[in-house]
This record gives sequence, C-alpha cells and structure tokens, in this order.
Amino acid sequence: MRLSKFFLPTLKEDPVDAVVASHKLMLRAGMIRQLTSGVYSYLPLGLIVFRKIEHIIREEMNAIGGSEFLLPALTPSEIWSQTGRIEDFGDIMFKIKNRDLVLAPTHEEVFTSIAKPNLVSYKDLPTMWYQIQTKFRNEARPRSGVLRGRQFTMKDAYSFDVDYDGLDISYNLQDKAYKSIFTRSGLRFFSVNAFSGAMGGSASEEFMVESEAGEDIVAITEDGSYSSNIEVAVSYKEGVSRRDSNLSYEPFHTPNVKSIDELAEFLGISDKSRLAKSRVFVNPAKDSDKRNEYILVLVCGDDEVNETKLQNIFGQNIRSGHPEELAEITGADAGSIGPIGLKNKEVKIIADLLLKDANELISGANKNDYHTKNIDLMRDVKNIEYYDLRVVKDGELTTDKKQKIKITKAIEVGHIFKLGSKYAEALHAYYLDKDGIEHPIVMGSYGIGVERIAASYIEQNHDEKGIIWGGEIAPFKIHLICASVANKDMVEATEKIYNDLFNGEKLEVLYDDRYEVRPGFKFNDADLIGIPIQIIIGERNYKNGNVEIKIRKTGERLLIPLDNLYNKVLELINEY
RNA sequence: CGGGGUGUGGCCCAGUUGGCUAGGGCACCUGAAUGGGGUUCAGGGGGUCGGAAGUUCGAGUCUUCUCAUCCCGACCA
Repeated sequence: MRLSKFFLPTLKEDPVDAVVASHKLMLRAGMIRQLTSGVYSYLPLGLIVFRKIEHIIREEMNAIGGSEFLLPALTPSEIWSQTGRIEDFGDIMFKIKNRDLVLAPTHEEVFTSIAKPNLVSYKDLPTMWYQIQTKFRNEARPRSGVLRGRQFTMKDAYSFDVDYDGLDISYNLQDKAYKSIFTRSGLRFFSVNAFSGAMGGSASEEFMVESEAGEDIVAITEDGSYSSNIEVAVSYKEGVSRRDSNLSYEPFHTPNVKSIDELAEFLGISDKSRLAKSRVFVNPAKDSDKRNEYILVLVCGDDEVNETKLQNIFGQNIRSGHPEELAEITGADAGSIGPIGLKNKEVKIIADLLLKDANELISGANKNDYHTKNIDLMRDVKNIEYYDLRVVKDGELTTDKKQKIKITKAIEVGHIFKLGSKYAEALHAYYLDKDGIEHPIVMGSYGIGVERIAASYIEQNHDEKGIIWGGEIAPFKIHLICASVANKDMVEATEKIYNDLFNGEKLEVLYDDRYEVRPGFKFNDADLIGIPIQIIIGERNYKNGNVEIKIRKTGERLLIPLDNLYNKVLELINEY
C-alpha cells in the first residue's frame, strides 16, 4: 500500500480528551476518530487491525464447528419483553422512538427465536452459532476510547445442546478456541472465575488482560494457579479466635466515633479483627404486599463486604440501606450499628466465616455514640448464619496456602458462560428427545470484544514513540521508507524494491512514498504506527549496496546487502 | 444519576481589573532554500470565542439557563 494513497492522519500531539495509552495511540496513529461520546469512526489503519482480529476469531470459531450468522441490530421490543430483559437492561438499551424497535445489546433472544422453529429434534443438536456484529449499549459513562463504547463490534456465539453434559462439551470447546484467539492476537492474558449468578448459569469464565486501563479487579497468583474476579475471589485467612472467657456484653460511650479506624484509635488498638463492622442491606420485596427483607452483615473491621457475594446469596436486587432506613431498622446511624439491640427484631443477621463463633467482639450498640463490647456471636446472636462475605485483599494466601494473591486491574476481553435453559424456556425453544418427550434446549453464550483486543494489545505493546505491532494482527508487516527523496536514484531504487522485490501488496508492505515529507517525519510516523519491520532506503547505505532494516520492537538496526534483502525480511517477518 | 473539570480556526493552547482590528505554536496554501530523526526563511488563507438570554456605552472575559465533552464515583444482563 502506498502511503500517498492511504488515509493515515497521524497526530503529533496527544489529544486532550484521551487518557489511557491505547486511546491516545489509536487516535495519534490514525486508527480511529471519535464521532460522539462512546462512538468511534474506524479509519483505514484501524479497520485493517480489527479485520485481522475478526479473521482470527472466524477461523477459530469455524475450527470448533461454528456456523457464522449475521443478525440485525434492529430488533422488535416484543422479544425482549418475553424474556423480561427490556426491564433488566433498562437504560442500557437504545430504544427507537418512532417504531417499536430496540438496538440489540446482545443476541440471545434473536438466536433463540431462530432456534425455536429449527432446532426441534435431538437430531438437530448440538450446534454452535456465532456472528461478528455491531452491538449497541447506552453506557452511562463511556470511557477509555474503544475500551468502553456505546457502539462496538462483538463476536457472540451460542451453543445449543440437549443437556448439561452437552453444554459442558460446547463450553470447553469455546474455552479452547478463546485461548487460541487471544494467543494468536498476541495478548498476555489469563482467565478468571466470574460472577454468573444473575444468569442462573453454573459456570462463567472471563478472559482478562492485566492493565492499569482495565475496569475489572482480579485476584491472581504469580504462577497462574489461581485467578479470579475479585467479585468471587476467595483466600485463606485465619479466623478470629474464640477466647476462653465469658464476659457479658455491655454498651459503652464512644463519642464521635463513626468509623472502624476511629474506633480503633479511640480504643488504642491496632488489630481491627475483633471490631465487627456492620452493614445493613435491603432485599426489596418482590410483591408490593410483602415486606422488604433486612439483612445485617458483619465482617471483621479490616475487611470490606463483597456485595457480589451477597447477591449470590440473596439475589441480584439486594442493595445497601439508605440512611433513613438504617435509623428506622437499627435505631442508629451508620457507624453505631451492631448485632445487639436492633430496633427491628426481624433483621436477618449474617456474618463472614472469619467471625464464626467469635467472642469478645466490639460493634455498634444501635444507639448513636455507643458501642457494645464482649459480644459473643455464639451466645448472644440467635439464628446467625455464616457465609464467605469478604473482599479478598492483596498479599493474602490462596486457600491451599501455597501462593500469594495479587490484586490487580484488568481488561475483560472475553466472557463465556453456561446459560442453561432460561432463554429456551422464556421463548419456548424446545426439542423432542428419542422418546418423543419435550425438553428445553440447553444453551451457552460466549462473547469477545473485537476492539478491546486491539486496545488491550496496544496497552501491552507500546513505548514512548508509539505502538509496537507484531504477529498476526499487525496491520502491515513491512514499512518501506525512502529517506532520500531528493535523489532520484534512491526513489527509483525504492520503487523497484516495492514493485519487484515485494511484488506490491503480497507481503503486506506499507510504502511511505510521500515525496514532500521529510525523512525525520517519516521515521516518527513509522515508529508511531509501529509496523514491525522498517526498511529504510537511503544514499548513505545504498552506495555500498546496503539497505537498513529497523526492528520496531527492539530498536535494532541491521545493514543488509540488497541481494539478501528478501530472504532476510522473510526471516524477520516470522520472528516479529 | 451524584461530584469535579473543560469548551477560543483542523490539533495543542494563551487571552490581565470587562476596553481598540481575538493571539501563538503545529497543520494548511504560495515561493525559495534544504533533504537520514517531527527543516529554514518570506508571504498567505482560515475564528458566529459551544449555544441562548441577560447586565453594560462596551462581553472571549460578568450573571442565568442550556448543550457538548472528559475525569472520579454509582451502574454495567
């Protein structure tokens, strides 16, 4: 490709609106332009990269027996009502004003509606369907360029099986394909256990790329033996011991003590594990004639309540109580709440496993500016239940005590999960088994963010000069530069190399044939857009029969005799 | 949705207590020189200062409203 004919608007300065490296570089390298918040135009260079990623995905999906579809983004509201997801999604869904249609944020409903009249016998199953298609989500806050947009490209796949054993097989095929896709895309990635409660599925795995630009928090170990989304992560930690005493609990005055830290300071102690932190949650009543369920959650003073774990226990609608509710339920404001002396006697009390049967605890007295000491959960709190409720912290050990856990940020590039029969039942997609008995189809759903792969790659592969492409997703393999345009012989020599040696497009050559652009400008553009191999033709070396090759990744410069150029380039292309 | 920031040629920005024809750098056009790490000189084009209303003799600057956009948080099947 001749640069003189290729639209590549590079920017010298960082656009002020971009914060993360991949966003800045995609803008500066002329890959994308923002149209409006969360919506991007894909320019030629960006499109080449996205297409290459799609090509890899397509190959890997086809390799596991996937059939490619292309479904519409415009969908009737009705099918979303049937599964109840028009309410579940709420504002996330873009709704068409002058027609009863919505822009699809995902495609379980549409795929299931195709499955319903067509997958009617056990003989039609299993099958795997996928598409690579534009998704629309009205994100409340788009951010970080294409990492979280309102319009983006997603590969979404769906498996249809007769039962859960079949689903396991389909799921494992996708898992394997995902690993190939991310490896071929050049990502350093890992997969984590993820939250799947709301979908009613039995398993869920997210594919993550460690990055400061990420929005997810994960717990991982150095050796990769454990990795989990913080939402569901568990660790080993010694529980709070039971002391051999039987002191009665009693309230005491703690003026202006609102937080655990203040309480520790007030008491002059550093170990906060016996200062039981209390938080009140509300599980809203499903029917208006029933009452809300109130839950008091106790964790150690130096721990935080993991709200996702709470959701797994009580359902997705659980929320923390409002200040007015707290006063009404407990009799005190946040900071003075505890398990003893609650105003509302029907509050369900649960505690983290670390507090199981612990005594000599201090917690709020449900009276402002008072706390209660010597609380014995076994003796004083009837019907208490224990669950794993805490957020795992950096530096803790895995449950087998063998590895240290690191808490880090990551970008989610893919998510696979076992759906089960939720959609099949809602849309009545049933098949008949050998005995003529009807069963709902068992489904799995598998997503990959195409642009997120590109952005994640750039997050992991860039330097102060620009992007460092490599492997299969590099937009071009070779960047050919004539550094001495004033010398006609050099221009001719470069043309000859482009046309004859590399046969034009065959080897994916980007040829900077711009006549009026000075060499320094070309070199900087080359480093910015980051094609792996730069070939520089200039008087200095050419008169000795040599051309220069610069490896973008290492910065290494090689002088290669012209007659050996082709072979050397082939060799380097395989390496970088 | 809550909090904070920013809107001035294509891009990055300056613009004093309200005051004359709104500036600079980059980019762009013309000419000349230059030609291996974002050249130099000369000339030139391009701006309803996000929008609306208001205060004032006078508004880029002050007030109110509004729109857009970015960041933090909440949210994210």
